[in-house]
Amino acid sequence: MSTSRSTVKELLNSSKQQPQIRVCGWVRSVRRGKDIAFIALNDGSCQGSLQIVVAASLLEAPALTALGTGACIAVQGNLVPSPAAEQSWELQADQLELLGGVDAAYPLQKKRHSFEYLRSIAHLRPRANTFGAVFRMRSALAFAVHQFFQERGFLYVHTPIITTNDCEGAGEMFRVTTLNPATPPMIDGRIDWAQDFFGNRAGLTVSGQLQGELFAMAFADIYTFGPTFRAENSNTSRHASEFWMIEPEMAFADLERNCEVAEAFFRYLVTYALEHCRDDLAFFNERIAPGLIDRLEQLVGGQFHRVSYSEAIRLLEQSGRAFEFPVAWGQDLQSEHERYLTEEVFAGPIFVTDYPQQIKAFYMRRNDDNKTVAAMDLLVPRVGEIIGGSQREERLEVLEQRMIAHGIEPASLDWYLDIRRWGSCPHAGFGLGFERLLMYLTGMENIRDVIPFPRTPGHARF
RNA sequence: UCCCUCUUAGCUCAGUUGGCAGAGCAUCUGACUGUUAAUCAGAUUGUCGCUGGUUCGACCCCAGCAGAGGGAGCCA
Repeated sequence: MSTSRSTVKELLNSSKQQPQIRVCGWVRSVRRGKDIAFIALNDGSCQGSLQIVVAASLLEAPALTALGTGACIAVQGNLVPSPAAEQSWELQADQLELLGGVDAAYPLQKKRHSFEYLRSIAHLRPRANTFGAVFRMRSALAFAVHQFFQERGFLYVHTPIITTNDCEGAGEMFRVTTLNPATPPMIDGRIDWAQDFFGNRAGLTVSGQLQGELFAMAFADIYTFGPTFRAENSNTSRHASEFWMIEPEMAFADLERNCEVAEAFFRYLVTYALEHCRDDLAFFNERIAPGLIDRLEQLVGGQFHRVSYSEAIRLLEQSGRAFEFPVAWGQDLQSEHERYLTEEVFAGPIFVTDYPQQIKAFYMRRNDDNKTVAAMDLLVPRVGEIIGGSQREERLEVLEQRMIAHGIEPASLDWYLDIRRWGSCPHAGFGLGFERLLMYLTGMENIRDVIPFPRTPGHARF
């Protein structure tokens, strides 16, 4: 048998007959007739499967008894036009080799499984149609993220995974230590972190933003794209303990510029998906989220609305709606409020800007009203908050005041303050949750189903 | 962490106002000259989540525990 391999995608898109083609993949279904059998073969290269046509007698070999749904095979034969309506090409096989057989215990069947069940077999679920589509789109969109920023001259910076900042204000950190948990060194009745590996309390990053700002003060436009860790005990369909985040940071940019870039970025990613992931989107549109493609096309052609936090509060107060949580200026917007705004009032993506300073992080730039900060959240229907960002406080004295007001010791972030001390400038940035983007693009409703091997409280198997 | 719901065959799910445990799919056997998650006929498949309680009798009612899902908070 030949050693070169054609992919199913190449063959399904072939423009001509091809003799003696070799193709390898996993069996989706076997349909046996008296004289002839059909095998649907998928190799992950695309949504579709290649129809293998094989003489029934060829399958009767003893070595092929374990050929069923899930088996891995290599096939050689001629690619010819298919006489049937469902596909234009099929492979007339003359050699078939079983690389890895299956037995009756194979958990994936040629039928629909629940996502909950598939999560319990996360090592096998990439072979399911839905997850093939999810992870092909995840790969494509990761590439699109880099392409957007590289086309615009942004520098890709790898910010650290391990950090000793204990005050980023973005959530609980996972502790990183080499101390023996049974007998840690003690000082004054508390653990002596000075004796730990890094000479300080260390943890996994909850955001690359602070280091991103440092690089923006040298390269002007930068972005990060990497894993992020939150040790929050969050049990929702849109939170994970380990997720991927994209965080651009731009010198010489204000909140307005920040929103412009965020909007262009989001539009670019949706457009990229529509142009490059057509087959997988068609699958989601048909099987997972009817109307998905229409919604994505409307978003690309439609408007991103802007509304200040204060205006949002007014809209909510005037809505006449009985919300579970009361609406009051100074209180953070609840999920039900955000959903009402993005799904009903504007029926599309909206930026909510200029939040009260007491409900936002210390590094967000204080507005001239001395009450609000130059923050922005991008809310989208069905997913909610997908981007959060702000113009950063570039004034040293104001930043120190805000840190103290937030209970953060300025000396603990002296390096962060230094860039305000020397050569400071206005700058802004935001964070996009990559998985939330994928949820929006695919219509998948649980973040655990757009991450290859999800980590959530109590779950780090696989 | 809080609130609600769920847990029955390998998978998806019915079910009994407390009285012999059910279907479809999968699997196996057979039929079928080109199928499309093929179709048709037959067969196999159970710790009814776990522990205890009530009862002549519990899959069903009660309590505790475990796991899962949805919602909330935190946020991306």
